[in-house]
Amino acid sequence: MTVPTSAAPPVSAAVSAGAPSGRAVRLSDLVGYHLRRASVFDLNGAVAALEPEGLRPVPMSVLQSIVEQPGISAAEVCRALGMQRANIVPVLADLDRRGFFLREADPADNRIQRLFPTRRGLEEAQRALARVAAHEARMLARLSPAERAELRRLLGLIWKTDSPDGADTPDG
Amino acid sequence: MTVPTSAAPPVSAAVSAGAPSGRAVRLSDLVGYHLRRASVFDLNGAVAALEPEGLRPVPMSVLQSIVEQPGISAAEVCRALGMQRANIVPVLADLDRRGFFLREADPADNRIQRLFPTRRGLEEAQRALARVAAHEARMLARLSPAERAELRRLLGLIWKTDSPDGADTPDG
DNA sequence: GTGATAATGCTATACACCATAACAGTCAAT
DNA sequence: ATTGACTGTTATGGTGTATAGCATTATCAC
Repeated sequence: MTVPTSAAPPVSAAVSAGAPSGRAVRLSDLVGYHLRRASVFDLNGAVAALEPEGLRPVPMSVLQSIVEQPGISAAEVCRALGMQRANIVPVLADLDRRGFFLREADPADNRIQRLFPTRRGLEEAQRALARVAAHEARMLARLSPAERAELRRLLGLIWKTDSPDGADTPDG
Repeated sequence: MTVPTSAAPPVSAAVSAGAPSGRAVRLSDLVGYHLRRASVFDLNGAVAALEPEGLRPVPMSVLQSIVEQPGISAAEVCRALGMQRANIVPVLADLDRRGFFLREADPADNRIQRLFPTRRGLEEAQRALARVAAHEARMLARLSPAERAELRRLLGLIWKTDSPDGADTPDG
C-alpha cells in the first residue's frame, strides 16, 4: 500500500478535496471517474436484481418503454434509449418469444410495427421495475430523498440535450 | 412519435417529476437510468478527448494511478480502479512499450513489480488529464461549481464502500 | 523445516455489449 | 419517376470485462 524506498514525494499533497482553481490534478477530481464507478456499481446491482426475472437492464428498459408508451415503434424505442436499431432486434425477439408484447402493423405506414404490451408484459415490467427500485433503495440508502432528486436532476442536466433525440455524444 | 389509433391512456399521467411516494413507476424515475445515460455520454466524450493522445479511458486511468502513486503495483492499481488483474496486462504492456513507466522489482517481495512513471509518462498523463478536464468543463457547463462538487460527493456516496477496496458489487 | 494457504503476474478464453455496413421494402418529395 | 429518407433486419467486428488456470513466491501454522 505505501510507497517503498526510492519513492517520489506524494503528488496528492497538492490538493485536498475538490478540484482546485483550474484543472483537475487527480483522477478523483474528475466527475466522469465517479460517474463511471457509480454506474458500474449500480449496473451490477441491477443485473443481480433482475436476474430472478430473467431480464437484463437493456431488455428491461425496452419492455418498460413499450409499457409506458403503448404503440411505440422499435426505432422510437431505440432513439428514446440511445441504442442502435440493429441491437434491438434480438432484444425484441426474446421479449416477443416470452409473450410480453404484440406487434401490430401501422395502418398508415407499412414500414412501422407498433408495439403493444400484453397482460404478461405489463405484469413482468411491474415486477422488474419493483426489483430495480428495491435495489436502488439499498444503493441510495445513505442519500436523503432530496439528495436523490438532486442527483437525478444533475445527471439529467448532463446527458439530456436540448434536441428531443438524446444523442449520446457530447460536443455535437 | 405520438401513439396512434387504439392507444391506451398515457401511463405517465400518474406522476409528474420525481419518484412519488413509494416505488418508481417510470424508467426515468430510476436514478440508475440517468446514471447510465450520463456515464455513456461522458465516456463517449472522454474517448474522443483522449483520442489525440492515443489513449483510452482505462489506460489513461492506469497511467494516472501510476503517476499519482509511484511505486504502486499492478494488483494495487486493479483494486484501486476496480478492474481484473488479468485485464491490466495488455494495458500495462502498451504503456510500457510507449515508455510511460518502468517496472522495478520490489526488494522485499519478489512477486511484486513496483511501477514508476517516466518523464514521458508524467507529461503524457498531464496532457491526457488536461484533455479530459476540458471535456468535462464542456459537459458540465450548465452546472455551477457547487453543483459539480455536490455531484461528485453524491456519486462518491454511491460507489465508495466502507471497505478500503472498492467492491463493484452492492448488497455485499 | 514442512505443508497449507494466499498473493502476484500472466495466459487463454468466452461472453456481453455496442458500432458499422449493408440490404429490401416502404414512404415522401421534387 | 427518380431521388432521398426511414424501417426492420442480417451479418460482422471491435471492445471491455469476467473466469479459469498456471508457475512463482511469500506467509503462517505446526
